[in-house]
Amino acid sequence: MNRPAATIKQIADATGVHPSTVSRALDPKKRHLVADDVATRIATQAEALGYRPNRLAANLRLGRSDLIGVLLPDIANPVFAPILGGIAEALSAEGYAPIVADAGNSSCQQITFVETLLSQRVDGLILATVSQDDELVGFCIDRGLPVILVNRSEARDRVPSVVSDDDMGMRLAVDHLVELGHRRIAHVAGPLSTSTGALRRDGFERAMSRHGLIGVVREATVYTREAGAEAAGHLLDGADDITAIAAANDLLALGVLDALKTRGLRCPEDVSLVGHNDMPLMDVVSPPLTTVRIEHREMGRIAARMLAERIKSGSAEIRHVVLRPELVVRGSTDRPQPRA
Amino acid sequence: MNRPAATIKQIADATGVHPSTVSRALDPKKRHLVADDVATRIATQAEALGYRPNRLAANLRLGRSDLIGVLLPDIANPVFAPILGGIAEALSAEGYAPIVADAGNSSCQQITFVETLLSQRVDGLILATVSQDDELVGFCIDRGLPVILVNRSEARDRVPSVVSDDDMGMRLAVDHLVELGHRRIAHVAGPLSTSTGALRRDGFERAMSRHGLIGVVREATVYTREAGAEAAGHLLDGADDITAIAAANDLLALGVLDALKTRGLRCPEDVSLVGHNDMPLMDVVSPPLTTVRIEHREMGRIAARMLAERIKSGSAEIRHVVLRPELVVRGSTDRPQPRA
DNA sequence: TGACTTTATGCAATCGTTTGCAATATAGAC
DNA sequence: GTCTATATTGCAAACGATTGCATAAAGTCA
Repeated sequence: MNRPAATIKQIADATGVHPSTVSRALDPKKRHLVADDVATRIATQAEALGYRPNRLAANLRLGRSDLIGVLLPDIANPVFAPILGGIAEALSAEGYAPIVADAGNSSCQQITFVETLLSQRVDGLILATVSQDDELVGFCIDRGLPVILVNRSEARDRVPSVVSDDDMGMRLAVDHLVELGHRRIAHVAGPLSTSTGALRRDGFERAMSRHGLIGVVREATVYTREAGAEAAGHLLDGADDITAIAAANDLLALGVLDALKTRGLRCPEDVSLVGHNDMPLMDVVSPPLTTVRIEHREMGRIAARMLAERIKSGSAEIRHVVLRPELVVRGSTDRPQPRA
Repeated sequence: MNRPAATIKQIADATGVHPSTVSRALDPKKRHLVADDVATRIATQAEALGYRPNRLAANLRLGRSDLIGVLLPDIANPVFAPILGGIAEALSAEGYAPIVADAGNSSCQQITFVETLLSQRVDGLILATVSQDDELVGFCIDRGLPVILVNRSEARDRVPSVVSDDDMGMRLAVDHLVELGHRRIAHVAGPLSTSTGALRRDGFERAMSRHGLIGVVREATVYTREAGAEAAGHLLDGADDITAIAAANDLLALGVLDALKTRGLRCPEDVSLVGHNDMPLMDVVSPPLTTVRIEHREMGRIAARMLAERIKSGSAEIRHVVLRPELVVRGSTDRPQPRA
C-alpha cells in the first residue's frame, strides 16, 4: 500500500471545497461552522482516504508539540519503571506523548538532553533527576518551560513537585524497629545532594530523637547496592552493637544485606533491616524485605496530570503533592536477639 | 527571562542578511556556501540570542520528525527497563528521540497507540509487543512505516528483528539440568502466542529429545508470577516425580518458587529450577536463581541502531539478529537428591 | 577588455494546518 | 422590494525552517 499520507488539501480537492472548510469540518469545535451535508461529505472522504492529521504541521502553527520530556537519572533502577508507567498512562490520557531520556546524574549531561528536548519543542518537562539545588531547574525556568518534579524535590520552592512524605516514611521505619525492641539503630543514608537522601536522613534523626535515641548515620554516595554495602560495612565495623539498620532505599538495603552476609551476620536474627520504596520483587528476596511502600505509579500519574493542567491553564501556582507512604512488614525485621 | 524563542529570521535581521543565509551558515553541511566572516557573525549572533532550531518547522519541511515510537507490552515488567535503556541510549546517539507507549497486550489497543504515533509522524517503530502472527505488523507495513521487532519476533518473516536464541537458551538450561543428573524435567512455557513462549517450548522439547528424554510441558497464559505458580501447581500435582523445572521466563520461575513453597517443597533440594532472562535482582531472590542471561540492554541498542540505519538508507532488507544467551548458574539448581 | 567560471547571497516556494477577515448567499423583518 | 442579520465558504497569511534557482559580485585567463 504505502499511500503517501493524505492531506487536508487532497480531501478538499476530492470534495470540491476549500482546505479551510475541511479543517473546520474535521475539528469538533469548529464543526458547527460548516453545513451538515458538506461536513458529512468531508468526513466520509477523509475516512476513505485514510486521513490522519499531521500534528507536526498543526503544531507548528499552534506553537505546541504535544510532547512532554521525561528525564530519568537511571532507567535501570527499578523504581523508575512504575513512575514512568504512571506518567505514560496519564499523559496519553491527556493527549500528550512522553519522550524519555535516560539522562544520568550529571547536571551538564542533563542540560544537553534538555537542549535536545527544547529543540523538539516539548511542551513541558517532568524531572525525576533533580538534586537539592539543581542547575537544571533554573535553566528550565529561564526558558519558561513548564516543569514538574517527581520523586525528588528541590530545596528551593521554585516549581511544583510530587513526592513521598520522606519524614513520615522514616518515622514508620524507626517506630517499627523501636516497637520491636531495637535501640541501637543505624541509618544508611542516600546521597545527601538528593532530597530523598537528605530528608530521609533528617526524618530518621527526628524519629529517633522522638524516642530519646541517637542513631549512627552513614551516607552512601549513590543509590546502588555496592554503595549500600560499603556504607553498611563502615557502620558494622565501627560499632558492633547495632541491631537494626534503616536504609534510605531498597537498593541500598540490598547492599546492606550483602554486607551482612560477608560478615557472617544473619538478617533478621542478628540485624534487622528496613528498606524504602518497596520496589518490584522486594517480597522475593531473602529475607523478604520489610520496607516503606511508595505508590510510584500513582506518583507518576499525578505528576503528569498536574503538568498537563499547568500547561493548559498557564497557571504558575506552585503546588506540592506529598503522598503518604505505608509500612510493609516482611521477614527482614524481628525483635533483637541476645547475641550468642 | 522567558524570551519567546529566537528564530532564524531574528538572526537574519540582526545580522542584516537573508534567512536562507542564516540557515546555510548554521548547517554544518552547507556551512561552506557562506563567507567565513558572515558565518561567524551569524554564529555569534545565534549564540547571543540563544537560538535553538525549531525542529518542528524543519521537519515539516523535511517530512521527518526525528521521533521513534517504542511500544512495550508492560513497562512494569523488569525485563523491559534495560531494553528501553538500550534503545534510548542508541537512539539519542543517532539523533532520534523515543516516544514510549505502554500499550498492553491487546492488538486493538496497540493499534490505537500506533495511530496516535502516526499522527505525530514518527519516523519508525520499535515493537516489543508482537505475538507470533501480529495484526500490528501488517498494519505498519501497509502504511510504509519502518518497523523493527525486539525481544519477540513473529512467525512470518516480514520485518527485521533482534532477539535472543531461544532454542539455544533452552538447550543450555536442559543440558545443565541433565548434567546434574536430572531426568524428570518439566517446562513451564510462556504464552504460546508469543515467539518466546513457542520457541522456548520447542527448544525445550528438542533439547530433551537430544538426551532421549521426554518432558512434561504446561503453558502459562501470561508472563506473570501468578500464572507461573498456577502452571507449576498443575505440573507438581500431576506428577510427583519431577525433579527439575525449566521456566520460560524469570517471572514464571518466581511463580514456580511460590508453588513449591505452598507445597512444602524446597528448591533446589526437592526441585531444581532454571529461569530465563536473568532480569535484575535474580541474584538476590532465595534461592538465587540459575537462569539464562540475555543481554537486554544490548538488544535494545542493536534494534535502535538497525532501525536508524534502515530509515536513513531506506533499505528494505530483512535482517534478523540473534543474540547468544549464556547460562548463569546460581543456587536454584543442584543434583537431584533421593527423596526422603 | 571581454568571455567565463567561481563564490556568495537573495528570492520565493514549500511542508500541512489553522484562523481572522472578507465575500457571498440566504433568510427574515418591515 | 429594500435592508439587515445570519449562515457558509473562500482567501491568504501565518508558523519556522529548507533549498533549487536566479542573480550579482569577484576572480581567471588570454
